[in-house]
Amino acid sequence: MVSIKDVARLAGTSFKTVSRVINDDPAVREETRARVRQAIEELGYRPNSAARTMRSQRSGVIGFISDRVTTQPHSGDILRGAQQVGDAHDKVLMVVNIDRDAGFRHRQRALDMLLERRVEGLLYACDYHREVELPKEMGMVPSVLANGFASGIEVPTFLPDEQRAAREITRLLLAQGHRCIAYLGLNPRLAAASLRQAGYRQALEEAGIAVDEALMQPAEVGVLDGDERSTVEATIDRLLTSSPRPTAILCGQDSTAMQLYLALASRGQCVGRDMAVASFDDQRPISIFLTPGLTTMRLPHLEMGQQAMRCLLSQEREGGTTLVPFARVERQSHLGPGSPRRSALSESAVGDGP
Amino acid sequence: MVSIKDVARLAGTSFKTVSRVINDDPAVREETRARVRQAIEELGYRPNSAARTMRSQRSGVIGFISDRVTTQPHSGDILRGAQQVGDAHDKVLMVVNIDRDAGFRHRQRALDMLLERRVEGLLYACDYHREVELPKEMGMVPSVLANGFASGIEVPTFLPDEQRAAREITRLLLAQGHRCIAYLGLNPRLAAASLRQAGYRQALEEAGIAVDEALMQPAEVGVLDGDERSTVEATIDRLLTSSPRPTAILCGQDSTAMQLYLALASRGQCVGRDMAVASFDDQRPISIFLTPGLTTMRLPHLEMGQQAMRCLLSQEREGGTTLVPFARVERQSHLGPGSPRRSALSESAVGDGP
DNA sequence: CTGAAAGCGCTTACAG
DNA sequence: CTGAAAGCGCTTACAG
Repeated sequence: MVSIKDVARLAGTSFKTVSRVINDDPAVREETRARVRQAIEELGYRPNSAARTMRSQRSGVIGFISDRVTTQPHSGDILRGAQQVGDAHDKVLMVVNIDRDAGFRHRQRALDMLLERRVEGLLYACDYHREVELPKEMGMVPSVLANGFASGIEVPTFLPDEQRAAREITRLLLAQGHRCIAYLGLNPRLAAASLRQAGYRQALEEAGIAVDEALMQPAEVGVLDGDERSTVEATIDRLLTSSPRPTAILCGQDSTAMQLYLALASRGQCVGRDMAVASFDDQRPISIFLTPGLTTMRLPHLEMGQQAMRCLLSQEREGGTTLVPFARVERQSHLGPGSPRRSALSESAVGDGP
Repeated sequence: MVSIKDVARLAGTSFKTVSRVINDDPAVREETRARVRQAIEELGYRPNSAARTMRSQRSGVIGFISDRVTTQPHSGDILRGAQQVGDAHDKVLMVVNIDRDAGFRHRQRALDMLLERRVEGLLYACDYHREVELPKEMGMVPSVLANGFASGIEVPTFLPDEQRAAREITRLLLAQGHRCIAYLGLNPRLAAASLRQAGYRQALEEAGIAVDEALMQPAEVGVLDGDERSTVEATIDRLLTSSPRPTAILCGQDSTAMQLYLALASRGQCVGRDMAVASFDDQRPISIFLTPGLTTMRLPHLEMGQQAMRCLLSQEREGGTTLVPFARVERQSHLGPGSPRRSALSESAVGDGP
């Protein structure tokens, strides 16, 4: 491999001057600089980052601890967001998987490796909103947590603002003129379940509408466990025959909405005409390929990744939990019986938030 | 930071002996080893990988170049697979994004960084099966390509075996007794489109069934372009009224199957009873949450990642293209009118392949 | 089985 | 504006 000394020899300077050029030190004559640049080009020289790291004591590496973020669709966007911000700060990500089923040995080795690489920070990312047990190593270097919450170590935490999202989407349905809105909830084991339900309740109460417990149907099964089936089929008939009959149904997640479309279709009902439907997550391709397109609250994976990384790289990493807003994605499904063809709230997305 | 010398001092040996212990050199007396181990423990010493890299000239880092693999659902499994194999070989992945919309400067900087880190190899992974233009840097270190094919540089390439998958799933439908099987194709711009269609044709021909062009419906639009809609609604009626009427429909991908379920339901037809359906990709949660569960060929993302990485780390990296088999995932949708309740081909998955 | 010397490729701190 | 010296924390190659 060609080193700084080879470049110096060719450029006819000391190797220290080459170092200055590499590091954009202004204290080099323009002519010298040009000669060095040319020599670098000619030799195809590339600085050795291991040497720089050793001498400068800064690795430029951030450890990204992935708890299944590449498995769960879309949560990989946390990585994307972190990467975007890292790039802008000349930091690179070293990614390791710490899956719950990966075994303790594996987990420990991955962390050891990160620390031996002298990472300047650690970002722990979860596949979905849930409680996690953070590795003790996160107490040893600057650390942040995205899409999960921890009880042991205290680190800045970035979570999707479930309740606000639920309130917003419910208000959208209310603004369409719906007064009787059912809610097909999530598996109660999920952290998002109670928060989304709370937002739904809140919006109804603010609108002066009494919450009808009969319209809050039992949570589905099977979100976490592979092949189990959910219960839309079992509850849809109860909903359609209840009185007053709901004109809109809010689903806890897009896959539930998909099942609902199907259940309605097989009963001769058409979403967006006979029944308004809205949901959470914006899981593509479901939300796009459903007809009509599904109106849903997009999970802010990208934004959580960006904000967590920004926090990690900033000097004053203040602790506490930051709730990151969802983006509202309006397609056609929220239009329903007797509602105007256009939304009263006309902005189509919330944006990136604070 | 505590160094090898601090450990040596505490253990009462030379720092060279500490180095031996770290590297599991057998030529150390057991008692000495124990003393050193204890000192390491006490001081919380961790070897500095930058120093090791510099002296040994081996970084232990593999560069993972991601072309949107975290965006497209499930293709992130390529990363997972690569990571599993890397872990087993004590290699760590440095992940960079080279998205097509990320700009040349960005792309170049990411590659520079990887080379400055002295990566021992490069793995380029695509979000979906397509042609890519490989960065020239991939000619400078050992490199492999997963889920895409390149024309410029020649590197070992790992691709999903689309045609074989199509042949297999079509044969499954034939084994169910179906003689009239329609095919709802992919967007012809996709590399998988013609390969899957060829496999479908091949299986029919092998079964002595003439391919009815009318049953190969126009490819859908919208696979690549966000909000465009596909054409299932436009073609389904033609299919249902054609004579002979198909008893099974093979879909180019799971999202098409989802639309088909919906179109059939709204026409009073029930998948798995009135019509058999099968598909490709195994995109969760679609394939799981559809009722009945979707029988589909799972894309071998994980396996491509594993095999590409294995190839990269092996000594004799023979070139050429390796076709990685899909896994057959049998659920209930392929059962159809008049078919036996159990598959004639009874193995439920193909396995990991060669 | 153990150790003293040299050096990997840079940056730091100091001189000129 | 430029350079000579020292040293980051290890491993390599050689001795004993």
